[in-house]
Amino acid sequence: MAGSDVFTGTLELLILKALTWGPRHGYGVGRWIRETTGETVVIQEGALYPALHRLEGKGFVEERWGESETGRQAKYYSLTASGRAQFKREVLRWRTHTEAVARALAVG
Amino acid sequence: MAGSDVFTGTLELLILKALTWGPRHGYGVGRWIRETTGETVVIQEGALYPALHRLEGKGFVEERWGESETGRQAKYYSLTASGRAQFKREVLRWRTHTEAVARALAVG
DNA sequence: TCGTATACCTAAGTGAGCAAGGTATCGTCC
DNA sequence: GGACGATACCTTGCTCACTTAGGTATACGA
Repeated sequence: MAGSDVFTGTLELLILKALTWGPRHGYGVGRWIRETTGETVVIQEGALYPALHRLEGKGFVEERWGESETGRQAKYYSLTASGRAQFKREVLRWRTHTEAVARALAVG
Repeated sequence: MAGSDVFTGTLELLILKALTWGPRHGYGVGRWIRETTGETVVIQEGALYPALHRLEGKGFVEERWGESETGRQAKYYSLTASGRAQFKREVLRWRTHTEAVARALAVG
């Protein structure tokens, strides 16, 4: 199934969230998501990198080469102003949707 | 975007839920979802009917022709035992996932 | 030097949902 | 009588996020 790990559409939300507290490189974003969700959400690299490039294409993130904690070259992503706005929209959309589903599940 | 209305994978959960309190015809399932989510989740028919057929193919629902409230022929779907078990699994999966995302969003 | 973790990437395939059509019946309103 | 909206079912073609399954390269510890 498309979206067995992630409900499709959640990934970009999580990436944007991961970047709200400063730049991170792609690998770090993946690790952050895995760790903060307690291994519940594990992003495959084949989903992660295309998603980052998508977000960059839409102007929501910017990339810059830098040096990682381990002394390696890594591509750091940071939120743009437009990305911050998008993040807020996505959070709202997520909340609205999950609350609606929760209401439906609570019926009866 | 695929899943602008629904986060992919939520639809089957909602359909199964709609059937937990007795048989319903397809059109009624769509209406039930729209109404109980307060118009937030609106299922396109091009998503609804294929999803019902999918669920039937997996043995989670059974269909039977009957007469609707308006006196028309309609195809009634009801949960099978396997469908009830699947519903429980889907609810668990949904809760686990949404709680994990909520945790991530709450960071910081 | 061999494995593991880090760090990046892509191509091909899957499959759910979207867009946009179609058929038919029934009741209502003009 | 005829038009229209709601009910009730369906399909085909498209898009695109995610999966699967590869690939490259560096750093470090055993």
